[in-house]
Amino acid sequence: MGEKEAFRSFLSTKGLKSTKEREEIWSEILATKGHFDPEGLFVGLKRKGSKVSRASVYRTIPLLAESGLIEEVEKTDKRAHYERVTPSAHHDHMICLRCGRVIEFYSPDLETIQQELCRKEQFNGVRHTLEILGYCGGCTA
Amino acid sequence: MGEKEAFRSFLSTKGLKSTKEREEIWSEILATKGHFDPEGLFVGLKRKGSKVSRASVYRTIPLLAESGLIEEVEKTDKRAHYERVTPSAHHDHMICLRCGRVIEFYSPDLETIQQELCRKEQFNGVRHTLEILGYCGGCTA
DNA sequence: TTCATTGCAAAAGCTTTGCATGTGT
DNA sequence: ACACATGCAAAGCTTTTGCAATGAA
Repeated sequence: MGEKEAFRSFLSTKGLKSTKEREEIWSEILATKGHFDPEGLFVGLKRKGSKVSRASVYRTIPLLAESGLIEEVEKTDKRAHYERVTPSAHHDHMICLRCGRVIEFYSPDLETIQQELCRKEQFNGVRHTLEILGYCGGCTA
Repeated sequence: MGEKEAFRSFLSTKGLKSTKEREEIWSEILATKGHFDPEGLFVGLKRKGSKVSRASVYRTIPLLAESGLIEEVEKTDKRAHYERVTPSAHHDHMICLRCGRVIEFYSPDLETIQQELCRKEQFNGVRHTLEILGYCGGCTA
């Protein structure tokens, strides 16, 4: 199932409607690589001539998050940041404190250990966020 | 060196002043267990008869963060959350999506693997945050 | 037709800041 | 004395919301 339909299907399941605005917002996200934030989406859409309002952007994001298609990544900054979820490619982040560069990585071992830890705490984990903060190669040199 | 002096020392090193307000705020944090947020600190101090202003609380927190005595933990909520840093007791969090309960845990294996990953990416990690979101025992049952 | 959705603008909520006053060093 | 710090209130920003109009099903 395409990503486009995935959202439509989610909406219809919840008895919600598929609208031009929601489609545009989701498309804008799909066309964005990496992280995004509400204001960025809004500006991007405006630039493309879209007439969506900030309110719709802010109202659509929670829906996408609820559907699992996007996920909140970090809030180090003032505004919330999200990224698209690609189930087969879960990854964590290393964030450079100097240049802001984000390195994505994935480690099966990390996942396994976490599952064990959850079991030990009788915690039913559904997702996680791991951010390693430090300095990237270029900024260390 | 006591935690109290640690902050004073940091301030003096930076050419900043040790004031009654800063002492009160840092003490309030030391007296708090677990996470805290700006508003909570302010209310707590007020209740104790302190005359610090919100502005001072907001101005002191970045200093403590810069000194490494506290660290930002999560911003899932609307307000920023922090926690005191106790170097010898680093830990990560499992956060219940239903009741908000926070389980702190620590895994040496997790730390080790992260170090390896950093080396592989030529990343000089200084700290990390791992949050596992899901449902705690009570909320799963 | 019906009820969700939209845009707008106002409201909210958290955090920051300008300024006059106060205070460590 | 000289910077730096404080409190207050105003300003800033991001996000949310009430309401009348609009639109999908």
